[in-house]
Amino acid sequence: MVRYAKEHKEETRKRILESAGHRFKQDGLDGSGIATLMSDAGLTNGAFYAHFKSKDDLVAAVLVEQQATQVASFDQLSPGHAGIAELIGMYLSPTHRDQPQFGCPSAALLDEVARSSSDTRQAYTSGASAIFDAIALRLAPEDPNSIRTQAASAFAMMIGTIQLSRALTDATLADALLETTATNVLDLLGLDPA
Amino acid sequence: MVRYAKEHKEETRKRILESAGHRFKQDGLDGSGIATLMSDAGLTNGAFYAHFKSKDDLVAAVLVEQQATQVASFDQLSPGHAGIAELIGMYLSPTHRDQPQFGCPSAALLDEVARSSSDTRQAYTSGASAIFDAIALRLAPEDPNSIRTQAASAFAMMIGTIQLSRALTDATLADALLETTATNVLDLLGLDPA
DNA sequence: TGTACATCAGTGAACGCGCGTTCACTGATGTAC
DNA sequence: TGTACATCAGTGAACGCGCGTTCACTGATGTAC
Repeated sequence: MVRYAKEHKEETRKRILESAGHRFKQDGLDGSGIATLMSDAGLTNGAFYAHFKSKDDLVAAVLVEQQATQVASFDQLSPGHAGIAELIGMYLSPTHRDQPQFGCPSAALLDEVARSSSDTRQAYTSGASAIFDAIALRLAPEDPNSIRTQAASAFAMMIGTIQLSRALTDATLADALLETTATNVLDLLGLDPA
Repeated sequence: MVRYAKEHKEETRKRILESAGHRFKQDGLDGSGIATLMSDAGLTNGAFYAHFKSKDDLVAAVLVEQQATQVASFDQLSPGHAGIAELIGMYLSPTHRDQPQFGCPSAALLDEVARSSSDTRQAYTSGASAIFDAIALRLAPEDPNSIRTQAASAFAMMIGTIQLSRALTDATLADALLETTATNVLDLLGLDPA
């Protein structure tokens, strides 16, 4: 009855989500067309609608996938507070700034997300919540809710800093900005700049 | 010899810059077409190229104009540190968040600016520098350069916070985020949350 | 083992539309005499 | 004062192109017997 392995289509969908994530973060949501997105995944434009209802549907799915990947990557960090300091250092690094296609979807796309459909913003919000929770859990394992908004604020600060550092053509200022915000965020969260 | 008052064309250009500022901040750079931008200014598409070399040229000019307006608006604030506290309160207000078309161009467009041409990013950078300088001059009138990067960092934090607050569909969290970052930025700059 | 068949992921051409840009033209303007 | 004229800001149709989306079709797959 099953003509194809049941994983086949799901794997293709995952492949589209992955490559679309890179493309969106590099060229923007409006800047990435369906034909290009499908070509990135080794497919042609027509196959798109077998996997997604619309481009907006893809955007929402990509954001969820990207944010889930971010949350999962927290497991690679050192345990406890030290891991958060590592996260801040990596997030606010020149490497992250200079490679948006491999980086944080919020840093690359947040103002476009803010102009997106309600469905897309809702998908983004649940992914963002998971990120805030993951940060809060490390900062205050005994009472994460108390510090959730602080986690969101620290995340917002880092997003704005990467965006500004990417936009500035003054490399010296752009680099200094990353370091200054790193110090500031560590300070705000009560972490030693170890 | 002069058939039209010499101010006429310049006034039209200013009008285009103003309305394009609103439109860009509302619909994004990619999301705003030439025909719409000109119609907003009460003109037709063909007249565009009498005023600007290209859409990218308009974008750069709009960013410069918008940032100059921001710097000029600092004169409305109370003198000294108190004015900076006012600025932070207004910037991180629900009103600003909910009216992007009248608000900060960086909050509305920064990730699109980061993907724009080198010319546009250069124009953006000089406008941003003027903003950092204006903030630094109020924070440390005797030695503004010492605190310029701190000013840039605080500005980046506020940009990221507005963007995140605009994207989140959880209104309670979005509001709490604004207040938390306001407290944090006041704290970092050594200002009393008066 | 070999053939006919149902399935369905993916193809590729086509749809109407809006994009950024170009350009021949219009018509109001103020000047010249 | 009246008419011919040069100027030029703005018009609006057209250009090729890429957009998001639709759809009739292809062809590889694994099943049935």
